[in-house]
Amino acid sequence: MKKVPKISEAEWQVMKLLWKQSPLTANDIVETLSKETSWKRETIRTLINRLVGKKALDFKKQGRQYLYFPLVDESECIMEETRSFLDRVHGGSIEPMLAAFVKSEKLSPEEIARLKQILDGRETPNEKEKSK
Amino acid sequence: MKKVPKISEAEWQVMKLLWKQSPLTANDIVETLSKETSWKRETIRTLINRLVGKKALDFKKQGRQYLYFPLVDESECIMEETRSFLDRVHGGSIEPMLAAFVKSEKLSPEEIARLKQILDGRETPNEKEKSK
DNA sequence: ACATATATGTTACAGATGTAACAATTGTTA
DNA sequence: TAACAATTGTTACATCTGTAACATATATGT
Repeated sequence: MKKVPKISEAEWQVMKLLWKQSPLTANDIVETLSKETSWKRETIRTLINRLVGKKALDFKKQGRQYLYFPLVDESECIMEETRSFLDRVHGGSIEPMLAAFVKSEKLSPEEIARLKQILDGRETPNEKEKSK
Repeated sequence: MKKVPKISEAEWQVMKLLWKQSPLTANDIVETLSKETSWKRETIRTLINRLVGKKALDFKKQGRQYLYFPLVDESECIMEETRSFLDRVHGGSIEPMLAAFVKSEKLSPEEIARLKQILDGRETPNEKEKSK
């Protein structure tokens, strides 16, 4: 199993974007993230470069520009983070996590229902009209 | 609402211990964590001191020794981490988190059942014979 | 009272992170 | 082709983290 690199908090936002759609130019990334964050263009470029250094991203040249794309799998990274999170905060088990969450955030009956469906292995069938 | 300080991965282990029982002397903490980790005594003391610096812990002198105890609430810290984790990894919502978890870790029917109970607000009544 | 053991305090140091500025290269336009 | 604009590359720097070593103060036994 390929070890996924450790992705920092800020870097996650870059990865999230690239996982949603790729490849993207640095400018695409800067433009999108500028709306969601207060990061300067150069900051975002640093994040991109670090991710390339970590082999989380790679790029191919397209003329003067670079097209960036993920090298690591989103699900894998998510599970890695999830494991680390559960170990650190909830003693490694998901139960206390869910219990804490249910207690502190008031979930609506609909949410509860969807979560139960997920537990049953039935993928949540929302996405009513898949917009695209 | 009191802002809880940011607790690092390693520091969490110290906090977990103090939340379980406190106050404890530095030595108590060192002794316990030495069993669970490979940290040197001095490393553990550094963690303790940093937590004091962050106002996550405080201590009262007891003769030559210090008795450490938490200043921040466990539930609050847990929710803080949980929020940060969900935001970073799962777009802020718990559903994809649970879905990813269910998919990747094979949960036993018993676990599923307990999770559902949790969702229903019924605290999981395990702890059969509290081994103490 | 002094040596010793034990507790706490101070300092270190490399790598990761957040947050950028400044420099170099190259395509484009007048 | 010279100047400019757009892209990428290099360097910076303060904090935070992981991981300790070394120094100092103090209780205790003799």
